[in-house]
Amino acid sequence: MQSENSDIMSKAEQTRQFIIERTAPIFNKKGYFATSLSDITTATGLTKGSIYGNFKDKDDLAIHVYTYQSEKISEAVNQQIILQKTALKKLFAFFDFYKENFKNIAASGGCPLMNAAIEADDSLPFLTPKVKRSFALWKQRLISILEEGINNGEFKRDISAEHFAVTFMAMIEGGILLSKISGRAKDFAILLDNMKEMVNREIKI
Amino acid sequence: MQSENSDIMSKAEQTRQFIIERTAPIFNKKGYFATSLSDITTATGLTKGSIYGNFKDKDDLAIHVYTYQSEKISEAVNQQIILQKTALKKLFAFFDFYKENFKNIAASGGCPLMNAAIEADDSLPFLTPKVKRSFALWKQRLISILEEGINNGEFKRDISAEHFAVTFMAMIEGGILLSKISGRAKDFAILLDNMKEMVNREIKI
DNA sequence: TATAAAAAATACTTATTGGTATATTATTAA
DNA sequence: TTAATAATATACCAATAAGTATTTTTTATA
Repeated sequence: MQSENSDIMSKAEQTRQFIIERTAPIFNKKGYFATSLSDITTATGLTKGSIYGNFKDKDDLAIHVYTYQSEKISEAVNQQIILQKTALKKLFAFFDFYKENFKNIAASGGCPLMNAAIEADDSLPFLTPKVKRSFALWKQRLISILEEGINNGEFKRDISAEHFAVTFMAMIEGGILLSKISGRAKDFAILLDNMKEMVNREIKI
Repeated sequence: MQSENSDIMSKAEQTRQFIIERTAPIFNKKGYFATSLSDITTATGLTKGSIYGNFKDKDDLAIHVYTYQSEKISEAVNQQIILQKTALKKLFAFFDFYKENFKNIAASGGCPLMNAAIEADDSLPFLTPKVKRSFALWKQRLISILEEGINNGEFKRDISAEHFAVTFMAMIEGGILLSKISGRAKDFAILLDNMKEMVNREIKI
């Protein structure tokens, strides 16, 4: 993230970053399609000329906004996981990240990966590969943790790292979806509890 | 569903139903916002005058399309469940419905409930209550089956019907999401297998 | 600090949007 | 079969969309 190193950023880079950060929540809440250029100028206080001076077109901005959002989450999760020594603790740090950040995520329009996946899939082809990659990276990260746990004897040998990874991802995304639409944080908590139980069942005692 | 009883439908009712059925896949694929009136006239072969003669405005059509889609799924699932005698078989019929219809759902733009939930939540307030209700009804239906199973001794007494219902729903929706973006039907199959395992674990032998 | 270069603002264009008033055609019931 | 009615088509509107050419302002550097 370059936003904190404003010293070494040129004015242009600062403005680019500023536009991305200001429009990210709008894109995430309204969707890429429903977000208009005038939404963008209003949110930034800049004019169309300035926006188009910094980004080729709306699609170009949308790609940068998506990248910014997905990297932001990914880095925040990693930061929590990296602190932990065992695979089990890493997995729980992953769950806890969502537990602590759920309200925030819901308030800023939900999971950007899910939102983009839904919208990109059929009508934003330029975004689809990016979104696909985000999910693939997420899955790989989970698989690595699970395999680490299997190899060093924390988890039972017969579990499938891939199956667990896919299942956890689905439970997280599905949980966010349900919880957002019901307005009950408890729904997401139910999913987190369930995931923890699943992990506990696979631990070697 | 009235579309089969074209005899007892007036011309107007037939046209209304025709418009709804033709535009449903477009709304589901592109989203309500990205679907334009010209998409609608192209898909139906009708003119704007005819569309607006049958629906107050685009929102009104969107509501009817959503209702049509959610009822269609709901009725199709119910039809499978109702054939089964035991709670366990009902639950498996529910899973099997998604197993058999997954390709179809993915091809026609994904789960309409999920799509509408994402888009409605922040920018289509007129749809939100409808979507909320769909999920609430779905949850209640699952809870009823689970409670039936608990009460007649099929399932262990200590399980929470609500927790299972919410978890299954999240797994279904999350599974559809992941599977659609990865392009791998297997991802959804992983979720279904996992759900069946969860149920099997709660059976009284 | 003056000047070249870069960034931002202004003013504009064209296309498309949702929607409507009116004319035309098709349907229905007497 | 015809007259009243309902459904559809035509032709239009104002608003807004994304995007651009040009001018003005700001930034960086020599």
